[in-house]
Amino acid sequence: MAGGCRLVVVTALLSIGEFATVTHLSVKTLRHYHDEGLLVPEQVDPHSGYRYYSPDQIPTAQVIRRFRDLDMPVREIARLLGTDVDGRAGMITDHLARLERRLAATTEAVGALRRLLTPDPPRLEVVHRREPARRVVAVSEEVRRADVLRWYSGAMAEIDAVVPRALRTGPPGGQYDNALFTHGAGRATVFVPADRDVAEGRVRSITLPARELALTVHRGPHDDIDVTYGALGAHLAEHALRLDGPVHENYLVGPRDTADSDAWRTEIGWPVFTTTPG
Amino acid sequence: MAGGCRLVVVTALLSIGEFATVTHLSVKTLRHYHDEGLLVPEQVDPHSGYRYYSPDQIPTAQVIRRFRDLDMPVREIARLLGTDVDGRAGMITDHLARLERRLAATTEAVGALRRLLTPDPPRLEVVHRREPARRVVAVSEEVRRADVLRWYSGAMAEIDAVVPRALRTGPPGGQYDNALFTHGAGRATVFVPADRDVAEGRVRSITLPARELALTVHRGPHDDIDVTYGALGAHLAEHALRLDGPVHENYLVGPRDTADSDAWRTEIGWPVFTTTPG
DNA sequence: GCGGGACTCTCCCGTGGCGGGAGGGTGCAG
DNA sequence: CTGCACCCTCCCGCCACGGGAGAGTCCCGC
Repeated sequence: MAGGCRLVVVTALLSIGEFATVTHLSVKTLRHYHDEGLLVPEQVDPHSGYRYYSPDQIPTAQVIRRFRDLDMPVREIARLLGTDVDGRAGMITDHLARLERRLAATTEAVGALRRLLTPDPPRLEVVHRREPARRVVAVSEEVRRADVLRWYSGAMAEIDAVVPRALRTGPPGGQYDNALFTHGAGRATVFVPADRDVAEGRVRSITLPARELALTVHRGPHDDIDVTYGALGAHLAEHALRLDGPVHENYLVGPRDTADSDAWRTEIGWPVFTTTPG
Repeated sequence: MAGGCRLVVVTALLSIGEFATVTHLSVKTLRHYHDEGLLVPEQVDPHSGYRYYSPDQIPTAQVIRRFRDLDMPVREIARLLGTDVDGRAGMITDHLARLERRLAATTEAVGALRRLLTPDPPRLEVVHRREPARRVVAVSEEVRRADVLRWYSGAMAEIDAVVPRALRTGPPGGQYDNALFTHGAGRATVFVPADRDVAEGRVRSITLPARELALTVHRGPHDDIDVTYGALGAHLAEHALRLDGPVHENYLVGPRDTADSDAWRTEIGWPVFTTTPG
């Protein structure tokens, strides 16, 4: 506290290197944040282009660093800092929710990997069945693969609100365009079978056409469903059957029926070209 | 099970689209994995370039999908699949450990953010002190910023093994090149003060030169240390002091002394140009 | 045998958040 | 004034794909 400094300059500015040193953000990073408008230096020398930061910007830089540590995208942080305090809380909550979802996904992936690497489950049985045309209450939209799970929840909730359980003539189901898998986006349809004419919000009554299906039943959580898909696909390939149209799923036993994911049963039906007359 | 299929072809191959459909990997992804050598189609038509996959490759694709779900890099998966079973377990363990570290880092970041957004801690006190030259036992290397923490553990463990506690003349410390922060890589030195001549492995006795330091003490976990750095930096900027050389840290109370991270004390000293004679 | 539509191919560019490096200007101390 | 550390602006690379253009291929039905 004893004096001894040259001069007390009220608005001493820091060069980019000094600012990098005190904030622990690299020079490259600071220039990037300037380009992105996330952290604009208080002064920029119009002649040399040198950036000069105010000590007052240090706390902002620290907040930015914290959010980047949490993998929040730079543009989102910029929006965050440009929002009033009320909005911020919501954005932070949203981001933490995303992190939680990512964590859950990782945990699931670990479990799925462990199950995959443990001894093989029994071979699946495949049956062929002609599915007749059905009247269903459905939501159908173009979706992206990464969004399917959340989209499903929303759509099914909407259907639930419209069609009471008593009126249903079977378990819920879904149809998924092949393009969803081959191109990462395509049409998805979820439905419950019901003899009812409905048109509310996204919910519509439609008639699913009759199809020839190769069917099997997946047992257990949906994280492993691709294994059954693969086994079914291998079966079809070995029998030289060709796929024809979107895959069908019927949720015979699902999360709404029991919390025990090992008890879940999902019927997977793949339309195949009819190769035998009648 | 009743017949009716056209023909049973023993080695029916799948086009890339069919393979994408049954494995839930996109066509783009499959082509990428082919380019990277991760999943090479069983046959490639030399004329048309069409890729054809065997049903036997479906399980491999599923394993790959699982590892990608866990964010394992493509090249690492390729190495994994090219390694014998013994090596695999180790690689998987390593990767899971990485995931765990990432999770821990996220948890810490959430805590650090929360602390940063809660009411301000009391202003820090900065004192100036002339640090005399010191004889220390040290490890000094060029490191990258992201590796500093792990490098520190290893280096300090090596020092611990060489210098018994009884011989030490003070708490452990470290020096970190400014380039570590400005450029993400630079020289780091960790040491314990001790009057001893040592040269074992990476451990060497060296003499730290005398320096004029602006000092403050950081209280609490190291995740928040950048806040104190920022405050110290702001202090220096406001007093128009210029930085001179690598920053010093002295671990007065650290994780080896108590598990209560709130009790930790880290002295941070920044060399400044001597501005007063004597 | 000939459409035509669905499928597939190979580029090439874009993403996000920087790091590396080239080539050249600036600021400051001795 | 000279040297050197610092700073500038490009531009490219990373990683795991997605998007899209432009061209070739497959196969079914007629």
